[in-house]
Parts: sequence; structure tokens; C-alpha cells
Amino acid sequence: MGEQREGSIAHRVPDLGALELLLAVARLGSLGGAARELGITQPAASSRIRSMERQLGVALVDRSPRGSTLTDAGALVTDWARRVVEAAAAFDAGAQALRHRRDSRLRVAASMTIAEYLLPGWLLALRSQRPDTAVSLLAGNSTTVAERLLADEADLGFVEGLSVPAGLDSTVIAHDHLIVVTAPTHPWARRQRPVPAAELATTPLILREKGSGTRQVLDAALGGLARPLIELSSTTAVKASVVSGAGPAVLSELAVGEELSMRRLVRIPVEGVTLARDLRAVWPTGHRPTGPARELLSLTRG
Amino acid sequence: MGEQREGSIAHRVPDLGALELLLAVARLGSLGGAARELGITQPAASSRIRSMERQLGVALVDRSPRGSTLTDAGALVTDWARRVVEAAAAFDAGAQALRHRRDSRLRVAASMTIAEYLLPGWLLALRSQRPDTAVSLLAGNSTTVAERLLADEADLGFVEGLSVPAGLDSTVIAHDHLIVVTAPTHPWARRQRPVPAAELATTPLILREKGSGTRQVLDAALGGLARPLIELSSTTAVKASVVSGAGPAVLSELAVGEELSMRRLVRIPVEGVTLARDLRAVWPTGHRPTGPARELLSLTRG
DNA sequence: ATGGGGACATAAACTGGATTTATGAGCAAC
DNA sequence: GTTGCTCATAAATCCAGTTTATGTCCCCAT
Repeated sequence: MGEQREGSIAHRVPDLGALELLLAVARLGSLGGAARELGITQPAASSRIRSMERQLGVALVDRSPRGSTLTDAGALVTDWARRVVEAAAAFDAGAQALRHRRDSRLRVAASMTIAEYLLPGWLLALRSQRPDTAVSLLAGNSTTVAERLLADEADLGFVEGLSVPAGLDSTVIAHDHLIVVTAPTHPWARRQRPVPAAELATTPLILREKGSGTRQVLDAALGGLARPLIELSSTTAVKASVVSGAGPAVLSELAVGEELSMRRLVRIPVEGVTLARDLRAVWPTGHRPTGPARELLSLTRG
Repeated sequence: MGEQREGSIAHRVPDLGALELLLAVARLGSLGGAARELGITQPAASSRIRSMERQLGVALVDRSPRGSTLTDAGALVTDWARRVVEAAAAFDAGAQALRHRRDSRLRVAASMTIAEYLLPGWLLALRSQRPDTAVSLLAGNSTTVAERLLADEADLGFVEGLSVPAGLDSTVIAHDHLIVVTAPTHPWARRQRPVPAAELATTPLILREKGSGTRQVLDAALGGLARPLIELSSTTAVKASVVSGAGPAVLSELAVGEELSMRRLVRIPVEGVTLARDLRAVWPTGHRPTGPARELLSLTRG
């Protein structure tokens, strides 16, 4: 009856290469074909799929002398695998941009929330349209972004503040909503009525440090009054703290999508305040984006 | 100037073990501590992080004689890595449930859409609350789910149809909206006004095969009239076809969330039809879920 | 100041898994 | 039947990650 107790999931999940291979098999309907596409030999592919099946304890592909098709379980596993591979592709697109290269065609500066949650996807889309565009990324706060742009060390910026830094032109690319969240066990999670703004202002909250974009918006909406229960320096730390039940927090809906759908966090309705902010693309006044920058910009606006 | 041209991302992304290690370092602030947690030695962790840094071309960790902290780039990379690891954890939770074991405490039967998009998250949440609950999963259509439940081969089911199969009690756990999507290049993507139901009914669409849950809802909403442009047997195939510009399709919003936010697909407003359906948990009439089944059920309802 | 402890780096030997090469066998179409 | 696709098997090779065994640096307490 004993199951493996080890913490690390890496030993229970096939490696990325195997998952990628499985996707190729699903798409091409052939082990050998998939092997060719990934630049390995057919026996290698065969053995990899086999050991993946052994590891998972489920048959994934039906082999026949004229091709391979997925079993029912294999189709399901492939769908789950696709999500892992997509996350890995986003990781890759982001990481690729992080090593600032001299020969980068497009230099992007972005605030943290955008760099974390949106930019990898945009970079992936850009890569599929213009595979040869080398992008470099610098992440920081609004001030940093503005500095880089004005020093001509970046071609395009993305900020999430309330105001546009001086010297920059901008366009709104999306709207972000800050929402109040708690652990499902928190008393607020069982409330029937929305929390009034006044109560939010007087309740101690788990907050990002002063000066962060999120904090600024919250303070402005409440009238400079947000009370800290704890102050933490990263969104991740705030989320972890909320999940563990320490108290309520105000976070971007971008940051908590996953947690909400998995019920690790609960959204608390609020009345009397609008916690919205714009996400903007910015560039030095007059220097309208052209070339790759324009391309990327158009990807962000649907 | 030459970049690596190879298709496979697996060679450009650190393996899951390395990403997991990075998360542990971020959490614990120490290479040795992270190593201990993952059951490897400190030199192994050190060399793994080092080779990850070499691979990505970016310093991730600031090492000091009294611990390690993430660099700015490292923090960003860690956030991206977390998403990969979370997807892998969901994969693991799903895969674990796929090998039907005799000693399973909880036997679940679910329709495809739910098994694909929602169940892994629920299983993950369940595992964090009740680590010792062994779950087995069977995916199929509504009919299959009903059969299993009635034959006492499953304890709890999830279906997405319009009606509840005979002999089963149910509760609504969520609402799913079917939406019309096209590639961004499709003429409909530039329309200002919503597409009327009549036009939708007369336009050839990319559809799932007859009998699928999605198709049933669509036919009912339009009055049995949906015109196939192509018929495909999986949601994935439909999505790929739409992305490539073949035409419009009607899909669950669960299935296209990623594609919409990355602008690979565009949502087309429609007027004159409501393409909604309920997601339901089901069980044999009278046999109200108890024990682990009740636990899982409560996770699905917020 | 001095010794202990924690944290990371380096070097060398080991180990195991994945890959390639080489071959065999089943099925279909011409 | 022969050609050409498919996948499977076997043996040799190769490489990457690991462990063991040290060394260095720094802080803190004595």
C-alpha cells in the first residue's frame, strides 16, 4: 500500500523532453516521426515513451505497424502535458530575454507584475510571428522603467502605476483590477454582503512595501489609510501569507487567478471603492514605437 | 549572432528538478537547506544551480557565507519557474489518479472537459488537505460517468451536459460558458457589433463530433442547426484548427483561457443566444457523498 | 583573539540512464 | 514478392548528475 513519500515531484513526472515527445507523437501519429522532429533516433523515442508509460503506470500509445495513436488515458495525459510544456515555453521566452545582449533588436523595460504574468506570453507570441527578433528584458518599478527609456537603454516600456512618468507618452493596453482576497477559512469568506470601504480601510491588511504599485493604488483609493498587518516585499510572499490564513490582502487579479480557481484563496466583494488601474505601454515622448517595438505593442492590445 | 535553432525547448529550459530546487532556495534562503529538503547533498545543489545559471546566462543567486538570496533576475525566473512546477504538480496529481488501483479510497468519474481542465487542480487541493487519500480517475462522456456510478464502480461523478442522467442526484458546482472564437485574422475579429444568432447558425463552424457535450449545447441553443465546416474529435484539434485560421468555433471558456490571454484566439460577442451550461457533481440517487467524496465535493464549490 | 558552526566551492570517482548503431519483424501498397 | 513504412530489441557508448572528501570564508560566542 505504501506510496513514494519523497517530496520532489520531479521524480514522479516525466522530464520536459519526454512530455514534448509525447505531444509530437500525438500530433504526428508516429513515434519515428516524432523522433525525427525532435532530432533523436526512433529507438530513443520508443524507449522514452516506454519508460514514461512505466513511470506513470498507464499505457499511453497504441502502437501498430502503421503508426501510433493515443489511448484514452494517453489523450488526457497529453492534454495535461501540454500545459506543462506551455509553461516551460513561457519560461524559456522570458529567460531568453533576461540575458541582456548587445545585439538585441528590441529592449523592453517592464514593471514587475507585467514582467511576471504577461510578458512571457507576449514574447512567445512575438517569437511565433518574428522568430528572429532578439528581445532583452529589464524588470523594475515605474521609475526604473522611465529612466531606461529616457536614457535610450530601452525601446518600449510597460508600467502599471496610476500616473504616467514625466517625459513619456503612453497607451492603455489593459485594465487591471485589484481585488481583496482571504483564505477560505477567513471570516470574510462567509460574509453575505460586500465589505464597505471604511471597514477595509480600518482592517489591518497584508501589504506590499510602501512604494510598490499595488500599495500606491490602494492608498489612493482609500485615502492614504491602508493599515499594515505585515509588510512584505514580494507578491509571492503576500500570497503565501494570505493562503496560510494570516489575514486579508489586496492583490492584482493577475496574480491570484490560479489561487482563486483552485480555491486556495477567496475573492471578497468590496463596495465603495474602485480598485482599478491601467496597464500602459510607454515610450519617450515623440519616439513613437516602430519596428519590433510596434509589433510587440500590437500584440498586447488584441 | 547565431542562436540555437533546435526546436525542442527541453534543451533550453532547466529540468523540473532544477526548477524545484530553485524554488526551495528561494523559500529557504540557503543552497544547503534546499538540498536537505530535496534529499540531495549540498554540492549537488550547488552544481545544479550553477549549471542552471550557465544555461540561462544569468546569475540567479547571490551566494554569501551566511546564506543565499535571489538576484533580481533570479526572483523573476523563480516566479516563472513556479508556474512550470505548478503545472507539473497538476500533471502529477492527474497521472497518479489515472492508474486505477484496487485500494483507492475515492473513485471519480468525470467528463472530458472537467477531467482536462479542473480535476487536476481539485486533486492537488485534496492532496494538500488529505494526503493519504488515494484517488482513481476515469474520464469519459456523460453516459459513461452515469454507468460507472450506477454500477458502483465510482463514488462521485462530474458531468457537463444539459441534463442529469437518470438515476443520479446532482448539485451545480460551476457555470461554464461556451464562447465563439476565431483567429485574430478572421473577419469577425474586426466586427464592431455582436454576431446575431441567426448568422451563427448559418455560418459553417469547426465543431466537435456529434454527441459531444459542447455540440449538444450548441445545437440546442441554435435549434439543432449548427453547420459543420469540419468535424474533429478533440477540443485540442478544434483549437489548433481555429488558431490556424480555418474558421470560427464554439468552445468552452475553460478550454480557451490561455489562448485568449495570449491573443492567439479572439472572443466574438454573440447576441440572441445564451451558450451556458452547468457543471455538475453527480452521484447515485440517495447515496449522498460521504468521506473523501464529500471532501472533494466541498473543494469544488468554493 | 580564537575556536565552533554554518554556508558555499572545488575535485575526483562513481553510477545510471539515455542515446546511438545495428538489426529484426509486422503490415500495406504496388 | 518487393519496397517502404512502422515499431521492437540488443549491445556498446557516453554523459550528466551525484556522492564523498576536502577547503575557504565569515559570523558569533567564548
